[in-house]
Amino acid sequence: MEDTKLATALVRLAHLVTRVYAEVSKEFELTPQQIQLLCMLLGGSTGMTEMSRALGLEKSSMTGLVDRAERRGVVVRVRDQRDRRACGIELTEQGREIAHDAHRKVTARVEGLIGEIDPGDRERLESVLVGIVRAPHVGRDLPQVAL
Amino acid sequence: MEDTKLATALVRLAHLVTRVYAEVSKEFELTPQQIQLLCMLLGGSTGMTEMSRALGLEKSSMTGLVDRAERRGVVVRVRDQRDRRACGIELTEQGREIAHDAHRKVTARVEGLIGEIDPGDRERLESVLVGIVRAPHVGRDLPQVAL
DNA sequence: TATTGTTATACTCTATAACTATA
DNA sequence: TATAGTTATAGAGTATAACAATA
Repeated sequence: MEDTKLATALVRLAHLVTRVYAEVSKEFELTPQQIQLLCMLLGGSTGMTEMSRALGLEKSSMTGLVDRAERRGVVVRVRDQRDRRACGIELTEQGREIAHDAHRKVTARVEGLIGEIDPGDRERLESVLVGIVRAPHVGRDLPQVAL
Repeated sequence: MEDTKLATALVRLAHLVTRVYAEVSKEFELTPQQIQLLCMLLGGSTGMTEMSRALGLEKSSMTGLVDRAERRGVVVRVRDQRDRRACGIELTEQGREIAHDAHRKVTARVEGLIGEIDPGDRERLESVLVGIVRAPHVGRDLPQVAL
């Protein structure tokens, strides 16, 4: 019988973080997916195909997501002049602001969840978690700044 | 400027866990929400109102969720004889099996993500996470066994 | 032919508002 | 009146399959 307490705690944590993420998104009157999109674009503009790969979605799902984000004025499609099939998705000024604010709010609230811990423990945990998230078999498709 | 690296790592880890959850759900040809519903019911049957509170959904959303789960044969509505407005939601035999299997798979894969880490680190991580998840201001509405 | 992106369609999830039936 | 749950409706997210335009 192997130990699963840590795994269970992580799953619950994931549910919590998801709620935090959802709450913050709602404050901006956007969906969690749209906020994730914006945060990812903080890492630089990309095309539809690359974004769908990074987010683990079908291209057709990206089309709808970007459609709605564009309608809300937080991103724009910019036609690529060299490859006229492609387009780059870029943050509008408002989109960039929201992305930064949302990023700050989410991390601040998650920090609030963590609360007071020993500075030494904090450093250890940090390096352990970063190790997990960065493991090659794990982070392959994870966007840099998708929060 | 406060430190947010730990929070960021936790958020990314949460995204990873969410993906694991989604992958496992797909293997059972159910949605993550349906799997969560089943796992929660492992803690005992309840009515629609209590479930919607526990999952943070509107009652009307629960109706649809339970409708679809019932159609798939993993839960059943059982009319309450004492209060004929109410009904209890119960796992079918198949539903219970899936709930157990999914729970096992998710925790196993999350364990896999964690991989080999120093036993001391593991304990520290565990105690920090359990502290977060159990904090009174946090876990209020979290179901016992919602995984 | 291969790739980029869109359209058409269908299903799931979710919320709000109005409703039914029972307490 | 208050509570348990449903129905009606609308919008968002997602996938699959078929398609258009460009490379």
